[in-house]
Amino acid sequence: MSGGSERRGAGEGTGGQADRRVRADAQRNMDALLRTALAVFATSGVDAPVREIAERAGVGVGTVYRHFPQRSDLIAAVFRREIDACADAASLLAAEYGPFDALAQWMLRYVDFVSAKRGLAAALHSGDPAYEALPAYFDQRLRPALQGLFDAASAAGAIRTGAKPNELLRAVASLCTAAHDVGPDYARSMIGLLLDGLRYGAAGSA
Amino acid sequence: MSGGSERRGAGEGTGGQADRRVRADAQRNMDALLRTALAVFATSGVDAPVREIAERAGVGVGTVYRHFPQRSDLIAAVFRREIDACADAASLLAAEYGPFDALAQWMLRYVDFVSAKRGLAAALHSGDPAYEALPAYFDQRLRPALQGLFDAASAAGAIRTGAKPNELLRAVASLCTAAHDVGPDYARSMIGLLLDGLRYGAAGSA
DNA sequence: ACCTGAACACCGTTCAAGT
DNA sequence: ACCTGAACACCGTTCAAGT
Repeated sequence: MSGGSERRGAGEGTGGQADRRVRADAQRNMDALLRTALAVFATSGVDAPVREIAERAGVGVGTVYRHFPQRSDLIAAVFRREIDACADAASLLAAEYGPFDALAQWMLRYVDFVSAKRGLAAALHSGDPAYEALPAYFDQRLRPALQGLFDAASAAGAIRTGAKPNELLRAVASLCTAAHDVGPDYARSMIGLLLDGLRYGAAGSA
Repeated sequence: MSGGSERRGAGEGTGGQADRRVRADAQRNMDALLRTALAVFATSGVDAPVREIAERAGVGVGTVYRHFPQRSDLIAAVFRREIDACADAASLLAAEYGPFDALAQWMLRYVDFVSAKRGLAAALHSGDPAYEALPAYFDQRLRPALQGLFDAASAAGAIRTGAKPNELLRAVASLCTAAHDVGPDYARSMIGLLLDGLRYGAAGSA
């Protein structure tokens, strides 16, 4: 449910609470680094110099390379974090809103995610091995998230059943990339149509 | 019909045959540069160092930057050249083959073009102004080329009419990008299906 | 006119030295 | 254990000097 894959070595004999593997400052650096990188990538693009990110995060470049041996590893880590945040938003929204609204809100959240990550998406096709596992991770985290919202909404009778989450994710993603050429808000209005189409009472046959 | 837009200054009073604007060695350098760049991009990708291209072409880096103020200008020029070559192939094939076969051959030629230029296609979305005019040029040259083959084929009764060239170009392009993930030859076999669908006698309704 | 290549600025990455 | 930042290698781009 929470963020995800913190590395814990397997096979620990020394049980107990003094099990913290990373020093507090290291953890703090790591967090600052990822947060700063996200912000810098958003403003300057993914080609922003590592030095600039390190400086703004208040760490030395060496620290960046300690955590992320390659530039692309940092980019991939930021991307994973955003996937996590988007997936986690599903349960938060499900707790706050009714079944249909939670679904609708999450779709908008997903649109923001995809739109903001266009630069990264381009990097995905670069062949860099650092990005290899990302598509699978994307699926692994986002599909169940949407599936949960779907199940809740159709159990409540708010939408008709049978919609495939991964198809919808892909469709929205391609709408968003097309939207960049057309104009803003285009994607959002298309999502509105999609949601109306899912809703019970709409004339849906094909 | 031929390659394209060699720059000729407007307004020449000094008529005559001694009108050559570029020195012979400059022209030779230019050609070598574009040919070499094409080859280097194909093997090492579009991120290949300018120095390497200059060296292999037998010119100084300064010469590269004289012709192409930015790295991206060189890439764009290579791309334009390939568009020209692909467009020009249409009339060549039309002269050599019958109407339907010329169309079929050209589609394969176009598949090669799109497949080989995947790296460049990714660069197109980078926002670099050097690439701004390329999509329009793509359309301007390739659409008439395919339209000519279409017209000839449907005049000969070989295909049914009404197919939109630009739609077909886009469809094939997206097939090719998808093909990269699936495997080679996938695009070619899909093109085969498309052509069969165009052919008269096939059961086509939807 | 056009070409060359040393020189400059900048960026990814490493590693000896610190705490 | 983890951090720092000078140092190295490399790449885009410029420009004084050549022909």
